[in-house]
Amino acid sequence: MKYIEKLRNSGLRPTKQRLQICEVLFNTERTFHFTINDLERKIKDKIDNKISLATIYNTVHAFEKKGYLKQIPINSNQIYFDTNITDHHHFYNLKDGKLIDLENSDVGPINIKRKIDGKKIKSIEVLVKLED
Amino acid sequence: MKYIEKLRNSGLRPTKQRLQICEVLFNTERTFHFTINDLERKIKDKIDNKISLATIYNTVHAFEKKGYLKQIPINSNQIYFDTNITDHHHFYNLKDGKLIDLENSDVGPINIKRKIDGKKIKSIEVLVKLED
DNA sequence: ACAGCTATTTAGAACCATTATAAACTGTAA
DNA sequence: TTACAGTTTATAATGGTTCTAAATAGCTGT
Repeated sequence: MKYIEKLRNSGLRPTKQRLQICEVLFNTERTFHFTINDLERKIKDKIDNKISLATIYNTVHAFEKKGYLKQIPINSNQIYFDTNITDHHHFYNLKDGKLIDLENSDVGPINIKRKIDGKKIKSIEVLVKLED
Repeated sequence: MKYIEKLRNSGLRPTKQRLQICEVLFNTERTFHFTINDLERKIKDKIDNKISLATIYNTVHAFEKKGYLKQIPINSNQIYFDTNITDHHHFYNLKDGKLIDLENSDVGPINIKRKIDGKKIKSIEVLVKLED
């Protein structure tokens, strides 16, 4: 299994549930955005056994902490995650709530002129809201 | 009262509760960020009567819809609002969860090169996460 | 292969911010 | 002042997320 080493190297035991969630999240042609609810449905569709909702939450948080997933900063009643962990931004379609990736090259370089003492920039995330 | 006309002009009846919330939100030297919980405490401190939590929610949403408040796009268990409705961005201190305004002039112009058919850009919001 | 230990999974309960409800109240226009 | 739509209110309901504690599974040393 291709994800066993990845998990072990992160200090996560490669359990059956985690490996199955890896398949759903990472064994795809394209990266994608999802909520826990979306992921729960995808898992139900793809695998025959059941994975508890608590495990899905635990795993997603573990993967996020290890840097295999990113949260998308957006106000919604649910948290949106992204399997695309490269540096990039998002369009947010206000009409239907859909997110679209904006590659870093689609956005000119962002120059933050102000500095905060003793702090360094961890990430810069741009949300571009779209309307009709 | 200075807020009566403002409310009437927006089609909102200038009720006692709304006027008092206006005082707390807008009769200040500086703009600020708040959650509903923060606002509830501020109101308790500043006025002697009680305003129902439901009214605080209703009013904040009404003001947001009218453009007197903005939500700050950030993942948190609570929604953050901003009384600064000018075009600007935010630093987000991961250590303590505090937000700091970044004036538009503190950020170089942002050039979104990609277009989405039939959509126009409503806003561009940048969140700069800070770590030690 | 087994024992023993810790990490993980699980169902269900708990939590808590937010929204819905429906009855009482209030601003406003005639 | 009346009538009506808009507001406020306490409280219940909702729903995403986290907690709990018991059962299970991966791992290490023997």
